[in-house]
Amino acid sequence: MPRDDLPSAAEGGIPPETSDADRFTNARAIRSTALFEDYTELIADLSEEFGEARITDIARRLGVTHPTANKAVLRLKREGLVNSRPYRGVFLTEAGAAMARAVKARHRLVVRLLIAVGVPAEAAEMDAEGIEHYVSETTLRAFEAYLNSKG
Amino acid sequence: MPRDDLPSAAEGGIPPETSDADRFTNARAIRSTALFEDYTELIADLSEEFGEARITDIARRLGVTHPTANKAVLRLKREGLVNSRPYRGVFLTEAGAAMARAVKARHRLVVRLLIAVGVPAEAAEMDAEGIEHYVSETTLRAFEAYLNSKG
DNA sequence: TTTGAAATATAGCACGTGCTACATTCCCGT
DNA sequence: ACGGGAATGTAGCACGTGCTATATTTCAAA
Repeated sequence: MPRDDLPSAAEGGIPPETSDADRFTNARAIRSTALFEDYTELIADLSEEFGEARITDIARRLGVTHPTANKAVLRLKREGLVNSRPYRGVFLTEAGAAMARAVKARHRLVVRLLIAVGVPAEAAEMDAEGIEHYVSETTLRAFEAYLNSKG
Repeated sequence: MPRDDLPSAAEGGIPPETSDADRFTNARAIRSTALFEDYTELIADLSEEFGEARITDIARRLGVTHPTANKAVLRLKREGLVNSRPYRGVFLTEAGAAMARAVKARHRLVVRLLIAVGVPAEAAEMDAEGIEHYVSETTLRAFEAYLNSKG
């Protein structure tokens, strides 16, 4: 039983479980950007509706308290996704607007795909809110192709 | 899903954007259980392969350090999903095993669905790792029906 | 039986993401 | 012009989830 330098499990396990770790690491990375995506999309919506995004409105739509929304906006600001001045509204930067556009397009596509395979509209909307963040470019293009092929 | 009426935010409207908040609140709740699901599924796999799940193996497969895995296991224990004694392996309780079975079944179904709509197998595996946690029972049944209808 | 390397546990740091409580600022109605 | 309620900001707590560094325990080879 030749022992390679792969220190696998209790006994002489073998496997290249590197890929497993990669998948989980990928999922964790996405989890940390999901919040940014939700905020930029929402700020874009509010800006379109009211001309600006107020902290209170952001908080209410997300179902969190204002301090939570405020802290998140500070982080968005640090990341260069929004501009804001104290006691004023929040506005997307170019980078933020670009993210919002991509997120919105992806969201719509995911909902359409779910409905196309028979998911009820309400469940599709609900589930898409979480699913969308994890849909890669490759998968997105596959969704597009599938939807196009259905006339 | 058509929006009801316009939330007059800056004004004193009492708009029903409750549904938005509900979706986000739902997504946040799921996010907090996703880690438990990943761990129980992995512990089930390792138990099957080696007869027990060791902290080191859990950590390596998830791509985290041992202390991180150890802390997580303590939380799983507190939630009644696993049993463990210091310096010994980790074992699923009945509740944990049930969760693992459900998670595994759901994972397979999501991957099959993605592949069925044309997503390359590799991307399907990668994306499913994140997507699966957000797929509701309703959507799951729709996936099943869709796959069955394809012969 | 002893011992040293690997496995496991623990301490402590950083930061995210939620909260409540309280301070400050804005702005509308009087 | 100004007073008060709503909006916004800030402080501080809790806990999750990652890390590094350091103890402790286990187990198998010497």
